[in-house]
Amino acid sequence: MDKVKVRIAPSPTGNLHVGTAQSALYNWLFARKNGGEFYLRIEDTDKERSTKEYEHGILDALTWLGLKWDGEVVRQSERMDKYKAALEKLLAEGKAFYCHHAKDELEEERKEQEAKKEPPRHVCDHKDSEKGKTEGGIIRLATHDSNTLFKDEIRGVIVFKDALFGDFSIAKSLDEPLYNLAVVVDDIDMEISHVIRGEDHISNTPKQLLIYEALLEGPPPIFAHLPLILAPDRSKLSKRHGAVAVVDYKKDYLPEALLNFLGSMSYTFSKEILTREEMAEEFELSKVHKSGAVFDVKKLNWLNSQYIKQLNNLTIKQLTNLPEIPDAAIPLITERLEKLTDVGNFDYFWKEPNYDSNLLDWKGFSREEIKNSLEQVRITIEYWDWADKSALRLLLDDLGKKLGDPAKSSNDRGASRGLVYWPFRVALTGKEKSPDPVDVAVVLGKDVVLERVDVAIEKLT
RNA sequence: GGCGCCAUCGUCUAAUGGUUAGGACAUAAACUUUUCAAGUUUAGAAUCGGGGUUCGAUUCCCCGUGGCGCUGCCA
Repeated sequence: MDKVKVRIAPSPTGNLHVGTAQSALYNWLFARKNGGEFYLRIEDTDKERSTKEYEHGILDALTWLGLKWDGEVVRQSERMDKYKAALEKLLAEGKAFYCHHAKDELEEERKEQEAKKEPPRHVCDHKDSEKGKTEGGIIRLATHDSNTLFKDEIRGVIVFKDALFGDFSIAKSLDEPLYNLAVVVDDIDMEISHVIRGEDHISNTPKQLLIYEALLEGPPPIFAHLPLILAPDRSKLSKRHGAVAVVDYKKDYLPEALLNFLGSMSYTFSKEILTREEMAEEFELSKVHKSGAVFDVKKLNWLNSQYIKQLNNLTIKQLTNLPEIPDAAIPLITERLEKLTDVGNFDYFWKEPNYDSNLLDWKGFSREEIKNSLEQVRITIEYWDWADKSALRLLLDDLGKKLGDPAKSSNDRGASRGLVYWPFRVALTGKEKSPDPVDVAVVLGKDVVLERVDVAIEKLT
C-alpha cells in the first residue's frame, strides 16, 4: 500500500466542533497506527462566512488536544489556481459545461419534479450544445444517471440506486470553485489515501466519485464514514444543544479526558482509560462503530475526574490559575473534583470563608450549646500537639461525648459528636459540605484555625 | 417527497449461531462518616415488531416500524 495520508478539512465558519475533533482523533489514530501522515486543510472557499479568527481557533483547539498535524496547513483560498486548472481541463474535455439557466428557471424545474415525485435535480440541455461551451453562468459536471457504489471501510458496500443527482454544480465560475470540486482536487493533489469523515458526507461521495472519474486515471482514495455525535434527543449535535465547540470545554476539562471520551464514544478499546498513544496502538478503522452515539457529559465528567486525580500539584495550580492553593490541600481537592472550575468550591483553603451564622446550627442544639462547643474546640486546639492528626480526632471525639446531653446522646453518639464537628467545619470552611474538618485544620494551620473559630464564636454572640 | 445510513439496559457498548445477554457511566440502596461531592458493597435496568433460514437466533435474510443524515450557485 502507498503511504497512508489522511486529513481533516474543517471550514473556518465556526469554532472546532466536537464532532470534527472526534474525526480528527480517528484520522490521527489511523495515521499514527499506520506510520502515515495527518494533514489539516482549511476549507475557506466560502469567503462570506470564513474568518481568520475561526481559523486560529481551530488551530488552537487542535493543538490543545495534542492532535498535531504534519506539514503546513493547507488553505483552499491559496490554491485557486489549482481549481481553475482542473475546471479548464474538464471544460476543454467536455466533461463540464457552462449552465446558463437562471435561478428561477431551476426553481421551476424543481417544483415540477417534486410534483411528479421525482428526485430534484437539474439535467441541463446546454451540456452538449454550443451554449455549454460559452463562458457565463455556473459550471456543472456533465453526468449520466446510473448506479454508483463504493466500498466504505466501516460500513461495507454502499450502493446508490440510480444516482439521480443530475448535472450538479462544481463552480460558480472559473475562480469560484464549489465544495465538491475543491475537495476532490485537493485530495488528489495531496495524495490522500483514506478519506475518513463524518457520516453526513456519505451522500456527497457518489458526486465526488464522478469528479474523480473525470479528473483522475488511477483509483480514488478509500472512504470511511464515521458515525455522528448525537445530542440527547438523538439529533445531530449542534449549537442549539449548548457546548459543542472544543473551546467550550477548555476551562473545565483536561484535553486527555476529552480525547479519551471522544475516542471511546465510537470505538471500543480494551480499557476505559487510555492515552492517545494506547488508542493508536489498538485502532483499526474497520472496527469503528456504525451507529451514532449520544454525547453523555456525565461520562465525560467521570473521565475528567479520573484524570484530575492523577495531576501533580504544580499542574493543578497552573490549570486553575490559582498558585495560592496550599500543596497540602491539593489531594483533598482533586479527590472530589469533576471540573476544573469547581475548585472555587474549595476557596476556604486560601480565603477567609463567608457564611451566614445560621449555618452553624446543628440539629436541635441551642446557640449557647453551639457556642460552648466551639469554645471547647478552641481550647482543645490550643493544647493540641500540631503534628498529630489522629490525636486531635480522639480529643474531639472525647469532647463530643462530654458535651452531648446524655439524655439525647446515650443512644445517639453521632449527634453529640456532630455537635463538635459540624460547627467546627462550618467555622473553617463556611460550607455544608467539605472534607474532614480535621484534615482541613491541618492544612490551614493553627493560627488560621483559631482565628476562624473566633470569628464563628463572634457570630454567635 | 427522493436517496442513503443506523437499530442490545436511561447513555456508551460486549457477545456475531448455543452465555444466567457481560462491562463502564448514570440511578437506587446499604455500609462508613460530623457532613458530603470521596471510598467500599449490592441492586434494578436491554436484544424495536413480524416473517423466514436453522435443532437453535442478539447474531444471517426479507418486510415493516422508528430515528437520523443528505437533498444549495454552503462546507
